[in-house]
Amino acid sequence: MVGRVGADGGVGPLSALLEPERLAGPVLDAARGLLGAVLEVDSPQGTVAVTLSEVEAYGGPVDPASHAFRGRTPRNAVMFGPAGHLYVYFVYGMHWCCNVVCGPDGQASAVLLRGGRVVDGIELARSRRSTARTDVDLARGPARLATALGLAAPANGAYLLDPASPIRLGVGSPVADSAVRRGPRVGVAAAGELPWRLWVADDPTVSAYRAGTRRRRT
DNA sequence: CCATTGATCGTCT
DNA sequence: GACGATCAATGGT
Repeated sequence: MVGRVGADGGVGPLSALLEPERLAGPVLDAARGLLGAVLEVDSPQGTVAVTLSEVEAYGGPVDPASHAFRGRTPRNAVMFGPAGHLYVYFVYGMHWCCNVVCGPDGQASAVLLRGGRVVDGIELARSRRSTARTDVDLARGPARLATALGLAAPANGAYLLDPASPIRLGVGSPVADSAVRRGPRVGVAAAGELPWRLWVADDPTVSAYRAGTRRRRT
């Protein structure tokens, strides 16, 4: 059941958007609740925090684009665990991407964190993202967001819902339903028609859309 | 602004 | 052995 996302008045109290039981529910509802949330990461060099402006839902056995679609492997094991943990994976031989694990324990789903605005530790974020031309580019795109926050393999599996955790989620600035937009996921070929990408309208930290590439013919 | 392309390697078939 | 939930550089309009 997926209905309530983006429907006017349908999301319930804003304070409940990031409750653990919400993350454990339908993945699109969890994704909706993550918009406007703050992800804050401590490191020896300092703390960087990002307000999330763009996310994508990936849901278990019904979603052919999900890393968990073909069952559990060493890489996607965290997705099969309880909600509220970080799933970090390596792509294209050089980039890291971060997800928040959602859904009930044993039913793998996750929300990819695709974009956000750096709201704390901006100097540290700039030093990690030296090629960024402007501050809105610091965490605009999933691999950029991971880099700005200093997240890579060691962060895989981290628990996010404890305020004392070095990697933690906070409620941040909840986004009104009227500002939520939906569309197809970026760069996804399988199930490309599913509008499981959610973003904040008119936010410059939302990444550019790119259609999924179909397999080229031989 | 837009389109194209090389980089680079873990993961799964 | 092929491909990917990407990025940055390049070159054109």
